[in-house]
Amino acid sequence: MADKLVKDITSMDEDFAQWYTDIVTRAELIDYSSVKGCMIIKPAGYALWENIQHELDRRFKETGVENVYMPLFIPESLLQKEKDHVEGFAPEAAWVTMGGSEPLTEKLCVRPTSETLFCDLYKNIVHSYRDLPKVYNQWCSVVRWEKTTRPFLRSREFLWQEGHTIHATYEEAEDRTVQMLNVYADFCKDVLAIPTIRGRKTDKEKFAGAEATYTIEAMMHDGKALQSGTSHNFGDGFAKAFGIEFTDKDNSLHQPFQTSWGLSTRIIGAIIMVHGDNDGLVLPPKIAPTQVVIVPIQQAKEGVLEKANELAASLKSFRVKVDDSDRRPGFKFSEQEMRGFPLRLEIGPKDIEAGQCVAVRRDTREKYTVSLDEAESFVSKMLEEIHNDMYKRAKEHLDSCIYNAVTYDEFKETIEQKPGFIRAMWCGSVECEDQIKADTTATSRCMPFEDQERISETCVCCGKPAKHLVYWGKAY
RNA sequence: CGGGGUGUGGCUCAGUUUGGCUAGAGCGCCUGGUUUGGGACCAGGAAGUCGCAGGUUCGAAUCCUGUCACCCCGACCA
Repeated sequence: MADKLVKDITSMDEDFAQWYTDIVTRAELIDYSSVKGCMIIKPAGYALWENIQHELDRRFKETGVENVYMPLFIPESLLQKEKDHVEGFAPEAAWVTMGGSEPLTEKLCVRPTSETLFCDLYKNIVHSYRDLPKVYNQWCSVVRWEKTTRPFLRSREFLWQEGHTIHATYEEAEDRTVQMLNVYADFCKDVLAIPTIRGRKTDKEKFAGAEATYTIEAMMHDGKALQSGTSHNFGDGFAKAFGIEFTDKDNSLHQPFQTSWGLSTRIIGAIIMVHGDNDGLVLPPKIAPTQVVIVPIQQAKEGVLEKANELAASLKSFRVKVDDSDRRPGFKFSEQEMRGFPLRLEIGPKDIEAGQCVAVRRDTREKYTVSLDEAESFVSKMLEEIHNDMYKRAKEHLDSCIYNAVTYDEFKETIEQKPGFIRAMWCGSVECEDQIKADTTATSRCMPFEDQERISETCVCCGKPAKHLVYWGKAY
């Protein structure tokens, strides 16, 4: 292994969990706060989230989504209307019981998700087929009182968006559910350079109250899965529980159909664990807060800083920063690499004389000599190339860590020895899922949309006739 | 919630076994100077109620009791 350029960061092969924590804090994405599980998102981390928001929000609106904002509190009585839903969320609900010094007559749940609030709204505003569909989304934070917490991956308060839609027909709701899952998958590929596997969750893993949950599963560098976005089809279950009805064209009453879909700051954990290396973060160019950092060499010399600033000005169409801090170049290089800036341009007296600069890409550390006249087109091409190469490497890693298992022995041996996903047939029973989890700690990740081939006729666990191909794996 | 571990300047830790004098080191930070193409060097400086609360003792970072927080493993986590 090459020498680590950055001390202070634990090697990922040595201790992946510690590596993750080191990166998150050293790259100044977050700080821990005085409340366990609640993180302070610092400028470098929040800028990432803002860029994610911009990109996703634009894509949402292209499909007709409108943004709203719902209250932070859910009255207990409202939360309890859908039985599966309340059972799913009760263990991690946080409650407000006092207003000032007076106990509240009804305690208020700090939203863990807002299905019930949207249902309450839709009950009031949906009466006619003319009122449908409603395609709403909100950007907010939610609270889930987790016992084990980790920055971005599982925090007690986290930022996300939650879309909630309501439709006249089941087909329309189903289309929307799949459509939004595809928005997530495309976003991960085209913006974050993260390949994902799209599929359907088993009943055991699906959302509390949903008829079907669709997911995109990404693979981290250590072979573990991260559920990176979900989309739920509720059928008319919530509508029935909340008494939402509309009059259709034929003058008869119907229950409408609903969906919800969400993507959270957890995705930042995926960016770190898919692309990062032993020197720190590697940010996908499209969401990197700084895409190009310019390092003046011998900046005290006449004309160097001016030239660096000129170069920055010629690259206005990108997010550019000139690092004119009072540090030595070597320090800046390491620091910037740790922070994951995709491209670095070095410019010093020798370069200025030759009318050029030196470019170094973060992902491969390859160096290029670039004429100052062509800097803009070079940067444009290079950022594109970095994105493509990052996706390609992540895809190769994903593909190379997927195994098939036909027998249970094969399955157990693979899980134990090879990090990654296992494709195996499943009978459809929760007993087998529980058994597999108990034996291996692996869980069903999804029943994939793409490659539902029958690799055998029997369930990998119980040997009964198989119904589905399932991706299994250890997950965050 | 069960098992294990750790709490000492901003960070990483030494010191605790066997109580004792003014609590140390490295990194970081600040000032001045020399430097600057892969984490510079010299000189000086600031910064700690030893997690918290009781107790034992002439004397506690060190021993005892309680408590809190964090980390790891498990359980749990749509």
